[in-house]
Amino acid sequence: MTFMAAQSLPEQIADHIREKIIRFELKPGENIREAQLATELQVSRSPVREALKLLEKQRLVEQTPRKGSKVTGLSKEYIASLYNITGALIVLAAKQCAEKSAPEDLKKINQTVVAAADAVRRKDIHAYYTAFFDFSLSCLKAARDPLLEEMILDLLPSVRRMQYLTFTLRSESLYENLEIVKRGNAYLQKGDREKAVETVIEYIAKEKEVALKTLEAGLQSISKQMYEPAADKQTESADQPLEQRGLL
Amino acid sequence: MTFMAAQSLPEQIADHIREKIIRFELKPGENIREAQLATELQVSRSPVREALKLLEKQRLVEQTPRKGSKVTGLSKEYIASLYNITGALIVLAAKQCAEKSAPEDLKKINQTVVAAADAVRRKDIHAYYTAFFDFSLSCLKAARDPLLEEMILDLLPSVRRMQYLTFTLRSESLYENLEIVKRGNAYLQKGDREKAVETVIEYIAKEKEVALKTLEAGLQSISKQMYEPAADKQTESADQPLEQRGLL
DNA sequence: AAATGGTATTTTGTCGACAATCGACTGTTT
DNA sequence: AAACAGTCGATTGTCGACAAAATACCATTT
Repeated sequence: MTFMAAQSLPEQIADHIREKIIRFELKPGENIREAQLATELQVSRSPVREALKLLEKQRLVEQTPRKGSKVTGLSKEYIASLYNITGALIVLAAKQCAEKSAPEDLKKINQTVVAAADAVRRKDIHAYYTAFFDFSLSCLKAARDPLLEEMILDLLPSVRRMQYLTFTLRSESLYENLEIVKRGNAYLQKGDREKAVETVIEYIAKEKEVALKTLEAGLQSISKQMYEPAADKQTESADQPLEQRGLL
Repeated sequence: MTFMAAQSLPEQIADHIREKIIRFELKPGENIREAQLATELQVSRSPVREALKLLEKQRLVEQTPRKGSKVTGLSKEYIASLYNITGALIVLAAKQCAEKSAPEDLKKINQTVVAAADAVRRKDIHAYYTAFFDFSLSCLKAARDPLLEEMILDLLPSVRRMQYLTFTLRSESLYENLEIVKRGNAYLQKGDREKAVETVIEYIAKEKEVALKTLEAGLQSISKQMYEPAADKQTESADQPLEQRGLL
C-alpha cells in the first residue's frame, strides 16, 4: 500500500475550479473573481489565490498583476500550439520509455492495454478512458524522468479541456484509437523503438487534427461565445500590445 | 516607444530570489523560509509566498504542501532532462521560426548576429551575451507562438543557473559559439529550414554536453555541497517514496 | 544506549481587515 | 455630440494575527 498525502485546501479548490473550466462552466476568456469563489466555497481568499496560481502553472488561467485572473482562451493558434508542445514532450517521453523501460514496466504497460481492449469489447467508454489514462501514465513512469513527467502532467488538464470538447467526435473512433495503442504497445514490447515512437507521433497528429476540426467546424455554430466570449476592448496601455493576444 | 507595466511586488521579490538561486547564494536543495525572506526584504509573507509560486512555475523551487519550499536540486539526471526538454521546445520554436518568419523578422535577427560578431571582435563577453540573448529572443518572437514562448521563457532561468556554473568553460569557446550562430543565421536567411534546425540541434547538444561535463568533473571537487547539500534524512512517510527523489 | 512518547518550538496555512489600484460612470466643457 | 476629468464602486494587493501542522528536543522507558 502506498499512502497519499492529504490534499491541501488550495489543491482541492484548484480541483474544483479546474473541473469547472474543463467542463466549460467557466468559459474561455471569462474573468475569475477571487472574492466570489471564496464566498462560494466558504473559504477565505488566500487559498483561492493559491489555487489560481496552481491553475496558472497548468495554463488553464492567465493572471495579470492588478487585473486578475481569467480562463485561458481558446483559439485555433493556441490549440495548435498546445498540441505541438505537448506532442513534442510526449515524443520525448516515448523515446525515453522505449529506451529505458524495464521488463516490469513493459508488463505493467501491457496490462493496461489488455484492460483497454477489454473495455472496448464491453463498449465501456469510461473504462476505456481509465485504461488509456493508465497506459499513458505507465509509459510516462517508465521514462523515469520526473521533470518531464511533471511538465506533461501540468499540460494534461489543458488537453483534457479540449478532449471534453471533442468527446462526441472521438467516441465513435474508439476502435481505431485502440488499434493505434495496441500497435504502439506491440512495437514497444518487441523493442522496436523507432516504430513505437512513430506510432506515438501518428497518434498525436491525429488528436491534433480532431481538436482543430472540432473547433473550426462543429462548435462554432453551436455556442459561438463559448470560446471567444469577452471580445476584450483591447485598451491595453502597456507592454507587447499585439503578440500576447493570440491566446486570449 | 513601448511601455512596460511596473513590476509588481511579488515579481520584484521573485527577481531577487531568482538571482540568488542562479548565483548559488541559495544552494540547490536548501530550504527557503518565508518568514526569513519577508523580514529580510521588509515585506509581509504574502508577496513572498506569491514570489515563491512564480519561481516554482520556473522550476527553480519546489514546494511541498505543509513542508515549505526548497531550491530545486541539481543532479545529472535532472540537468539532462532540463536540457532535453528545453531543447525539444527550442527545436519546435526553430522550426516555426524558419517557417513563419517575415522579412522584418529576418532583418531583426540578422542585426543581432551582427551585434554578436562585433562583440566577439571587441572581446566584450558581456555584450556578446546580450546580443546572443537578443538573437534567441528575436527567433522566438519570429515563431509567433505565445504559448511556446512563455514555456521556454519559464525554463530559461533554470538554464541560466547552469550557464552560471559553466561560465568559465564556456567563455573560452566564444568564437566557436558565434560560428554556430552565424551558420544557423545564414541558413535561416537563405531559407534553408532543414539546415537551420539542424544547426540548432547541434548547438543544444553541445550546451548539454558542457553542462553535464561541468557538473560531473569540474565542480564536484571544488564545492561538493553546492549541488547536493541537504542529504535529506529520507524520512518521508507518504507518497511515491523513490521516484520523486531524482531531482532533489 | 536505543527506542519510544510527549512536549515545545518553529514554520506553514488561513483568515479578516485595510490599502491601493483599476474600471465604469457621470457630469462638465468645448 | 465627443472628449476629458473627476469620482465612486468593485477588485486585487498587502498586512498582521491566529490556527494548524511539522519538526526538533528532551525525558522516560526498556
